[in-house]
Amino acid sequence: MAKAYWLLKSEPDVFSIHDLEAAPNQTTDWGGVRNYQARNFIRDQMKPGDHVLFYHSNAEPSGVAGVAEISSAAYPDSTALDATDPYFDPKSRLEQPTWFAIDVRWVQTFAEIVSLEQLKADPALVGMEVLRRGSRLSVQMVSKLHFDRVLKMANARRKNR
DNA sequence: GCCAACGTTGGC
DNA sequence: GCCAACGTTGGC
Repeated sequence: MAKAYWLLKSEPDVFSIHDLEAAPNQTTDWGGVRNYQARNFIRDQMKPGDHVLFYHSNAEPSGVAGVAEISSAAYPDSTALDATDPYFDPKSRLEQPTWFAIDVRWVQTFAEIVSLEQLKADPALVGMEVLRRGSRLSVQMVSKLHFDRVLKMANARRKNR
């Protein structure tokens, strides 16, 4: 089956693309997602090998910071099951978990952030979810066209320097 | 720090 | 089932 393309948001003050690159096995468990639409993406649609745009939100500048890939199937989010965890959700049970996590592995850190401003300015990216006003979903589906375009923007900037 | 845009909660 | 209140996200 064809690989799918995603955008994952993270606040770099909390967890950045550099943190992912420096993590053991350059991999982290992507947990703590508490939105049903995002949960459904994680649980039902993400597959190992799927491509990920790693997006820095609440950042200076905000934008796509690099590329990662999904490296596991979905599994119950342990942070929801641990009563001492800030993401604990008493409604979630191990036998019937409400929330799911997935492993994300680092692939590439862009030489420079492809900023939200640049993304907005590119006519080829019209319709991209992250550019929608009020778009708050932390897990978003991205078209292959848009994914490739962002990669191209990141590489073009490098060559032009 | 402001505030628009949401998603969730809870009273009814 | 409606919807106002509230909390959160995230750009600016």
